[in-house]
Amino acid sequence: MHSREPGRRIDEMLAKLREREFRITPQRLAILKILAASEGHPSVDDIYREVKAEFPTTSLATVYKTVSLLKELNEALELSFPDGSNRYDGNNPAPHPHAICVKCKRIMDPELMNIDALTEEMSRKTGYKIFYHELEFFGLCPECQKKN
Amino acid sequence: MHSREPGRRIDEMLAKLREREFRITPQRLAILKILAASEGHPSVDDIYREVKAEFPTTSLATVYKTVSLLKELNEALELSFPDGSNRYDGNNPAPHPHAICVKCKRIMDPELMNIDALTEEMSRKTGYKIFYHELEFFGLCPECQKKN
DNA sequence: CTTCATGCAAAACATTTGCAGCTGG
DNA sequence: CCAGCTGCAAATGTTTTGCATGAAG
Repeated sequence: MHSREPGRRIDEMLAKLREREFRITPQRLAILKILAASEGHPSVDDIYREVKAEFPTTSLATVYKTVSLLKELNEALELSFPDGSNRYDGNNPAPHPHAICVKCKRIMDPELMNIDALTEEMSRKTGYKIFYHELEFFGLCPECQKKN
Repeated sequence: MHSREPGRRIDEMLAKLREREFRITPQRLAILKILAASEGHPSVDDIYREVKAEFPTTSLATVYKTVSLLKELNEALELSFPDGSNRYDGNNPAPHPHAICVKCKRIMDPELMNIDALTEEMSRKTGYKIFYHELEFFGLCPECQKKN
């Protein structure tokens, strides 16, 4: 939908790491590649399994550490699922709405209008200074609707 | 803000339990009272500590079981926090937006306009059949803004 | 070289589960 | 009575942490 070219996205991430003087290790590079390219909102464990294919000695702890580093640098977006598991979007790290299928877990990321207006309304009504938001819609995707 | 009278709210919950033929035990009643009355979006552990004051033999597992039962009956709303902890709103169990202070965790629940329109737009753009949503804004509450 | 990152295993949490015994309706 | 609920403790799943070793800059 609004995915940029993978190569460009990974360069942004690398630039941010260098700028903040974090080291570029082979493990980090492998994780960045997956996050930059993935359209599928992988979980930490998904990433772990994929990284191990390319770089077998990588540990789960390293994946966790890298993913939270990217989260802090605003280069990855964390989706916290109701079941406790988290998923990550490294392709489009700005907050954006998701539609999540409660059955097959498929996620779509369409652009919606008026989110800024909503944020402004929230800020005005509460006095909060708002930094980011999470907006998730839960339901059945078209395929799972048919199967019922 | 939009809190109903606590007695009435608890009666709604009890009616739903009876209707579905779930038993009304003292432990459940104590938990319902807390959820129906609380304005503060308590965590399971908050509820557990409060229940034990009134009914000391209650176990954590029972609180978990009761809270998930109420969630399934649509009599309690679950807020999944990014840090993994969950909080519950038994006072207003329909999905509604929250403003959450990242520093002191204070939560406000103002009414926002246009959420239905947004849901409709999401449904139209994705083909998903949408059941519920989560909308959380994260930022600094007025008090914590002053303290900085 | 020096500092930071990695990998491993253990720890820390939050939540779930199995099951014997209790109890609400 | 007896199906369903409770309490306990053990199991599970996810994320974090401490620390010795290794490698990036």
